[in-house]
Amino acid sequence: MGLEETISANIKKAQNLREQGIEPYPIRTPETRAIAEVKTRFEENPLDDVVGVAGRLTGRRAHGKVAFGDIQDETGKIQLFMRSQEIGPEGMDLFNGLDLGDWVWARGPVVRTRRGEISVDVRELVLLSKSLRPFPDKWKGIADPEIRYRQRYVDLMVNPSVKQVFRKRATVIDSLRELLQQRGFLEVETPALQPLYGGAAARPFVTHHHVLDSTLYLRIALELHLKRLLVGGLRRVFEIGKCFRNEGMDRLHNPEFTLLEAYEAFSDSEGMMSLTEDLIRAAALAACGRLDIEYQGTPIDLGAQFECLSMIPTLSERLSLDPMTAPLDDLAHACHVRGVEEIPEKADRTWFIDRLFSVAVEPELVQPTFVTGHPLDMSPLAKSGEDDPERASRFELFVAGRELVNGYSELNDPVKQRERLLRQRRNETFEEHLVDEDFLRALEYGMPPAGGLGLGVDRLVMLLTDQQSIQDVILFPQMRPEAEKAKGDVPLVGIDASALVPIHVDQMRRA
RNA sequence: GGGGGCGUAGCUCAGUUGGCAGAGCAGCAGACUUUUAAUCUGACGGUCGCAGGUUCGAUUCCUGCCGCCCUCACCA
Repeated sequence: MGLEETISANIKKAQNLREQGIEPYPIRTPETRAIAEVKTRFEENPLDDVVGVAGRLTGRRAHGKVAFGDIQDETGKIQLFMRSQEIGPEGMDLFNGLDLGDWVWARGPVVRTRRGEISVDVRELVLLSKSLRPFPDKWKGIADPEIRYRQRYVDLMVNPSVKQVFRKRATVIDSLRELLQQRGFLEVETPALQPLYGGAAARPFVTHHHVLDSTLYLRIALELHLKRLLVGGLRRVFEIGKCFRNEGMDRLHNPEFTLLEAYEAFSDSEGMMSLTEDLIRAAALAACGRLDIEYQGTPIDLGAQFECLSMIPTLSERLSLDPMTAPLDDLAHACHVRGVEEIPEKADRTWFIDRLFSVAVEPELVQPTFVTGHPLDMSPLAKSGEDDPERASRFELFVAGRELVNGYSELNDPVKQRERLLRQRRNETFEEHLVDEDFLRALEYGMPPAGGLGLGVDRLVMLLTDQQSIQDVILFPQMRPEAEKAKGDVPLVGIDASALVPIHVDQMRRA
């Protein structure tokens, strides 16, 4: 039977049940216990406990007058033991008419079958929700990454490890939030829709507000609003939120991603480095229960003192030339040697340093490593360092060859800030990037000296769940829209299309 | 955007050096009173991603397109 036939056959099954007085999509679920809890309780104390459980049917083994089924809820799986003598022929018929994927509720004493499987000896069976689509292969599950990402619900129902990843994701975020709150950071929410974007160099998503008749952008970073709050007198603030960058997608980049940014008045880059270590360790302990973890087969020790490298001397040593003084031709040559094919017209010293560092040094920063002392014009929102005015008081944390955290002593001199933003603006290649005058106005009221950090939450989750693609830690990663005639899609089977009244766009808007 | 790989039944995958399209699971019909990837019997299920081209004949070869994955580029 093909897909369409299967679906219409299942719609018919549901109709038949209705005719027999069985509602295939009832409102109420009788009292239900978590499957994992039922099993552990039985193991501790195998009383003849009668329980109600609810879950999705994931397996069925029928033997005539006896049958077995597996149901699965979020906590685990338990076997249903169906006996004609207990539940009657109608009960057996109902059970045998179920499809894998159906949600059911069952009640009965918990028992152990002859083969030792903890089971519910079913005395009452209720269909909770009829599934119309065929259930994926019970043994192999879903392997096609396209289905896994586009139809995460299917991935989740058959691939148990996926659920684990997203549980850990929640644990990681909880632990970050908890630690910051313990330290007196106030969690805030700032606008995601903004008339101006800033705080990073990235191309924004652009949208339009009808009533205001104005262009709005989705934020590319949280920074500029959080700093306004420091101006307002909030001493410690943080936000965990989605940011949006209209750039390429790959295993480390999704157009929308989750950023944690935290700002602390009277702190600085060094204070933020220490906070970074604490955050990473708290998250690791919460998610993995340990600090010595493994990522893609490589042991990573988050417990040891994080190494600290100065960007320019490290690069200089690696290239055997001083990137701050060497002729640009030499830097271009170094790029070619390392397989960097294209060098843009606009490439200046900063570009070369950034690029060379990322190809020559970053991949080797496997153990947690702070990189400090970035060139100042790579860091327009950071203060310059005390020793060298051309270097920023800034750090980036790399783990497993990737940037995880970026932080600095926040620039609070409004005059310098304006200068640096204007200089930055001249370098912009894409659209006109307006300077955020309100941000500068805020600084002009006086922002206390402060440290700030930004942490890529998705990447941290990747590290702690040992996933190699950002798509594996985002429930619904961005994909190209499905074609009109989508894979596995079928027309409205079993539905009288004439009953569907078209709705006007105007009406939808009002709704 | 460049390069590489992949796309076959609802799912997981074989296969065709160009000649009637295959399996397991699921689904359908039946048998079965302790199974757990149950077993057994039977029938069904395909626009071989889409569109062109070459050919007596294309799922197979060629071109273009679509989608996914990898990689490079872009990306503070």
